[in-house]
Amino acid sequence: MKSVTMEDVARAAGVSRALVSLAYRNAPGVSVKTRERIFRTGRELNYQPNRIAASLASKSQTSIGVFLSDLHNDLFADIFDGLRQGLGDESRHLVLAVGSIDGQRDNAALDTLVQSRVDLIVAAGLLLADHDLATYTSTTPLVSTARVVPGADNVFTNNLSGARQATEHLIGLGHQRIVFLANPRSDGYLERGMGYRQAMGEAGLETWEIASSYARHEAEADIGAVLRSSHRPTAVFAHNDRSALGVLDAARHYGLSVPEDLSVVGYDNSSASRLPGLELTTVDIHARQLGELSAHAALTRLAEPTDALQSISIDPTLLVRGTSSHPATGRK
Amino acid sequence: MKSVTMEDVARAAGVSRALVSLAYRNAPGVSVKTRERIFRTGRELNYQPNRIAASLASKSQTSIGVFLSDLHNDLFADIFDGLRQGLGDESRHLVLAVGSIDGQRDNAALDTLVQSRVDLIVAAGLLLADHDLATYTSTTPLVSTARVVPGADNVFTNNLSGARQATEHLIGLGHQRIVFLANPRSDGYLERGMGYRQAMGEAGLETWEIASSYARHEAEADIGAVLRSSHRPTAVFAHNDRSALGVLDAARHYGLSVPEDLSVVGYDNSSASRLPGLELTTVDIHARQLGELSAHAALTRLAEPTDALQSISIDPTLLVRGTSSHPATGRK
DNA sequence: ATGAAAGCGCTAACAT
DNA sequence: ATGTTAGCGCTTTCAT
Repeated sequence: MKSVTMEDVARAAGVSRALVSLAYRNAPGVSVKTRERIFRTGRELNYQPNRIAASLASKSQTSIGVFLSDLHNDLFADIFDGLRQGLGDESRHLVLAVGSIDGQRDNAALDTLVQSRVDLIVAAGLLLADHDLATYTSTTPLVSTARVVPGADNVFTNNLSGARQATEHLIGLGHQRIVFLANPRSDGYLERGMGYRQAMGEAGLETWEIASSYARHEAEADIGAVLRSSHRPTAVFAHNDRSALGVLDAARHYGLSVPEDLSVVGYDNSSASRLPGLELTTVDIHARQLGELSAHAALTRLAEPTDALQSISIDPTLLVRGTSSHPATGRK
Repeated sequence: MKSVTMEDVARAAGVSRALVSLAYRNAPGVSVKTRERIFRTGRELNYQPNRIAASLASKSQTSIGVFLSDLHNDLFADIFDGLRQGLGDESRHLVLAVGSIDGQRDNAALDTLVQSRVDLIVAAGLLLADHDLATYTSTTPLVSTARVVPGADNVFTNNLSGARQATEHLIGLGHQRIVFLANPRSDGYLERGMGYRQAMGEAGLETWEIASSYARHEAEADIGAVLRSSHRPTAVFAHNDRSALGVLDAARHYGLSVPEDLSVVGYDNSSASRLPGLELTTVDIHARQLGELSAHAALTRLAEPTDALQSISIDPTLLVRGTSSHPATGRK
């Protein structure tokens, strides 16, 4: 499959390569007539410009690398949509790399981006430690979203506030034994736990944290252990919607009704929170907006490489839906 | 951000570029001592090989393009996982491109892959018409999965069989007014409807098809219209799990219990089918396996470019879960 | 408006 | 085992 080169088109159209190059980039300096002829022959030959060669020759300002942590969480699909939109759609070439739920692939994914010499990386949901990220930020400008990374432009929702809102909501409802089903401890994701602890502390309640992972079935197992005890919690605040689903699974397994016997609050407002007939009370991190703002941050950084790093934070919104109510009574 | 080149490493290590190149590709012909020295200085300089330059210089056998239709449907995340695994993980460079739920971006996405001169494209869930795909198959080898494309290697589940199984399941339960909530008509996705019609025909039942889209809320609206009528269907077979969710939404909206008043069957066995407390009866297309088989097909094609096109089909599995039962009585 | 020529950072064939 | 050299298909001055 020998592909058609710019040279082929140039020869067929009877012009130089330079003109074909200009034409295909919509650059000025090509007469209308010539431009048309070039496109016509290009189409006849089914010519597709070679991006590889193009980016080698032109040193940069052409591609943006996008890292998405986990395709199974459609939070990242929302962020991606916002990003695409904010970038003005067609414009730039996006080079994608995807990690995995446990963060094991983050390094490899970022490496491919660097090796593809993207001009900038927009990363959503990085799980790597701040320290491991330093190598990248020193090489390629990084815009991190949904996670704060030192040395990068950051776009995120205020997790401290979100966790406080969620916890205070449960406290306000009258709950006292409120478990926080925590995400794995890693740099940049500590604030949800902090918000929970602050709210509990201020209300004079004892904290009760259970470590868990990002996987639904592990959340189910982790919370299940305490749900069957007589002194079980009356409410669970899960670090994200997916693990909240695991909590709901466990509740069913032990015959507890939600929200009558157990209130459950999630986090993210991903599509997982909207089940037919059972809508999860959750905290909206405004994922799509995060994507859009990341796009703007990226564009700004590209335009002004030496500007000071910026940090854009937006406020989360508590969405009270069907899985939270007064303890015992079941009243909302 | 001037990046470190192979030349820099060569100079610093006191060798030629060729040796550095060989070393980084783990090619034979470099003494152990030299290789070590090269890597050491490479690490010191924080050198990352330039993939762009590498693939320009070496014509091919290095990268595989991956097209995913829609990040919001985690069916594609499953396929992607299987693909990665089947490809042997680290080995090849994957270039990703993502479409959109309505297929509008399919062309642009495929174009970027071609322009990145990938050696082969693995596409999951293409929505483009057969005709529009011809341009691509003539340029780059294509392995299509979850969709049959003429001129490509195909890996898919037998949709005719899956739809028959689903429909026969409902008929066997005693349903007569069974609606098929259809996907948008497009090449390569006609067999689910066919399977439904065959099964209905053989049972002497009248078909009742309602056109819909891939979006949950549209499915809700489309089916909602008939759910409030007195002569409403007793069962709905939705073309995929996401639209089945829309059907469940509509059922709730009109106060119908599932499965007592309405049986619902989905398709795909995506994570959307597993709600806490309400597990969708669905047809498992074995998405992950689809991905793995696509990987093998891709590797085979790359190894034997002139072999005849292959078509690999696997059998779907009906998963009877909680949303289907006898009509009216509610018995399973 | 158009063309000629020098790279971009690698790989690959050929020398040594 | 190691070095030299010629491209890969473009973009980008610089001429004309």
